[in-house]
Amino acid sequence: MSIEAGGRIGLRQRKKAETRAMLSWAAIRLAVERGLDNVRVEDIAEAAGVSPRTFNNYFSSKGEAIVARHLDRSLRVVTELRRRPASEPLWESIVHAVLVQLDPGPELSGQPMPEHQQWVAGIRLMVAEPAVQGEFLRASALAEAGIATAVAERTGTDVQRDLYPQLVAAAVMAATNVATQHWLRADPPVEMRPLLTEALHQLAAGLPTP
Amino acid sequence: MSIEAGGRIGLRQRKKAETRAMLSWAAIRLAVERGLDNVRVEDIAEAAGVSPRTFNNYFSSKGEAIVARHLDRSLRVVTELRRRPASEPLWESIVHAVLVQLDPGPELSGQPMPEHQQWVAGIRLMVAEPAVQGEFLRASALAEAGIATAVAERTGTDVQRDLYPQLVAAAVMAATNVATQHWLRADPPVEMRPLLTEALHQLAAGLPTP
DNA sequence: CATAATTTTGCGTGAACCGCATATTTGCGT
DNA sequence: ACGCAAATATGCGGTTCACGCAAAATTATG
Repeated sequence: MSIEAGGRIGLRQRKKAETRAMLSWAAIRLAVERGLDNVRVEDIAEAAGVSPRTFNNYFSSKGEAIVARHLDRSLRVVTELRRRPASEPLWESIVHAVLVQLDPGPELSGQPMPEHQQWVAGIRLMVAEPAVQGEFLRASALAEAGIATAVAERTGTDVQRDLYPQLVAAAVMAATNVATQHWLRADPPVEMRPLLTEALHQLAAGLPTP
Repeated sequence: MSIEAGGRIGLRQRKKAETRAMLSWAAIRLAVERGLDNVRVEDIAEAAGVSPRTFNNYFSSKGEAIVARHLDRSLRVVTELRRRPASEPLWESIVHAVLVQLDPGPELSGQPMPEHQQWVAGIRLMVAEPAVQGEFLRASALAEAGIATAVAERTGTDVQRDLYPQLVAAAVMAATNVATQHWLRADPPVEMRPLLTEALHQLAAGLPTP
């Protein structure tokens, strides 16, 4: 076991992230297929090949499991924002960071269509089912806090004292959520990217009366 | 029973609203006093003088009960917004509607200090305890939807098709939440009103880099 | 290879949530 | 004022959760 395979650190960490993803994905898939109430924790655990007790070691509720994937994606915005050069105008960095998140993550490059459809159905579930909605919004709030910190570092403001960084973060999440809602509702379907850019620009422009 | 006391319609509706308020208030008070996990549904029901089963007729979870008061207050913003004259500039109406919500509601004009303190502690609880956070954010989302509809009616836009009304609504809630967070955190304490006005103005102005 | 650290698992407990049937209360017409 | 219909409150029972705890299994380290 001395010769390392791939990961710089721990096979442990990797396995943990894997089962976490497995569980979240299983939760989404099953909930989409048969409806949230017809899925027991036991089912999710079984589908992920793990004991029911272990499920609760990773997530403290079904909702948390379902939202986990969304949370991970939302948090990528923060790391992406930190990656942008400090010389770049702030709002430009934000737009970039948010749009990158639209690209399919490294987890989902294989089967394009069927999995993508289920992911969309999953999002729809998250905003529809009351039991999941709360967790969904909590995930957004967590990402928002991260964005606020990043913005504060970047602009030399103070998250504790100044309104500015949190307002920016809140505005970003607001734009994201509004765009998502419209995208889910649109019939015929529309592209997410222009919707999101439009929403961000409108907020940055200060919402002039149309 | 022919001589009516006060309410135009139904004593039934009144009693219902009363027990609802009783339950919510009891839930907040108990949770603040002994911590959320040390409060059973049974305790809340008893404190409100109803059966445990009845609690679940009103709320489907402890969190929902705790947040109910906050929800009612948030929804008042919508009705207040509708009350403003259509001739008034939109953003001005919004600022008014939001600020009115800061005045103590009709439910809380008696004991000023001790109850107010507990209300503050209640809000702090709502944003701190994970189990309540979700419900808290859901309440905000519900109010946000109401605001969006009102804004759409007012500006002749379409909630389904246009981004504008939802963006405005989301911005309003964003400002409210950010202001609330800072207000809760501020030491020494600060006035809520100027904080909120400032947040709303910054968002309306389009978040220029400071 | 042995030992320590971390993770998984099984079991038991208390509580939550809800469907259903029943009792109680309220509104309304006469 | 009285009785009937509708709405609401209650009691009971069943299912599922969520989690603490201790033992087994897995992984890292020297």
